[in-house]
Amino acid sequence: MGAPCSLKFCGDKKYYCSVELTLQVIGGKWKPIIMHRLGSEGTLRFSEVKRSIPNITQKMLTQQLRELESDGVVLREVYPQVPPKVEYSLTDLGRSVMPVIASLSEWGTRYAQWYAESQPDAEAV
Amino acid sequence: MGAPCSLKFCGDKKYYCSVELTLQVIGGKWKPIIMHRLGSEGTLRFSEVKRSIPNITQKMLTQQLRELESDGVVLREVYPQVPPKVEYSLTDLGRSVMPVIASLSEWGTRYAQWYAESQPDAEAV
DNA sequence: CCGTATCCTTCGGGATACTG
DNA sequence: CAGTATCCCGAAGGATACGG
Repeated sequence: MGAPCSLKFCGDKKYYCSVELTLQVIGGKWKPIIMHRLGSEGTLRFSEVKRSIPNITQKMLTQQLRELESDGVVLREVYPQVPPKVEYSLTDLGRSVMPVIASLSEWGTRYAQWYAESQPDAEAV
Repeated sequence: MGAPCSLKFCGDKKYYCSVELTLQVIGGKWKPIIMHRLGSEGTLRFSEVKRSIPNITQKMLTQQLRELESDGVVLREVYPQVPPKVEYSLTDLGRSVMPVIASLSEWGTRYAQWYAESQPDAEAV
């Protein structure tokens, strides 16, 4: 099972919990979605990722991709040409998170079903 | 694997991603830790949970426990006596999240090791 | 013992405009 | 095409004090 709250260090920040550390890398509103896209599509250009995620702004996508890159889970390849071309893909480490994201996804689906059953008055769509 | 981004409803809030929904329930700074405590210890009084989690404030613990309760993963039992006694434990649904938290924890541990190896200059403690 | 109530700070996220 | 640069807002988290 692993100790969820042993002391870890990463950069100059202290993490007292491995779960917190994981969530720091793959948590937030966009990172799981981005990683799922790259995990299922393989390699994508910036604009392709953007198009595949409606609602995300250019700023957030750039920001999140850079963080994922500096955390070692995403590879960023720049082609020095004009117009610019930048491709993103998962690293080996990045691919190793996919099962974790899958388990988060599965439980969310189960939870939504449980919720719908236990709150039968909340049916409106 | 499950579709990570199908449309879900929960209360009056819309979730376009099951991962986001899961993180809404068990994410944040304290919830995974709280659930791990209850998962491994069984039933605990408020003060016991608090004592087992250094640094958490009474306000945050109360708040997070109430949210976990209203999300159906934690059971809260009040004993009408003085001084007050309140016990917390996981529900069946709550126990079903434990593997998810475990997988988050495991990956965090692996990541910390990977990080230490790839950044051999960041050793200071 | 188990909370509430206030007030305050920080940070994730976003709208919009501009650039090589 | 693939970004920066600003400015802004709301939510998460926290310190402190008080209450049944």
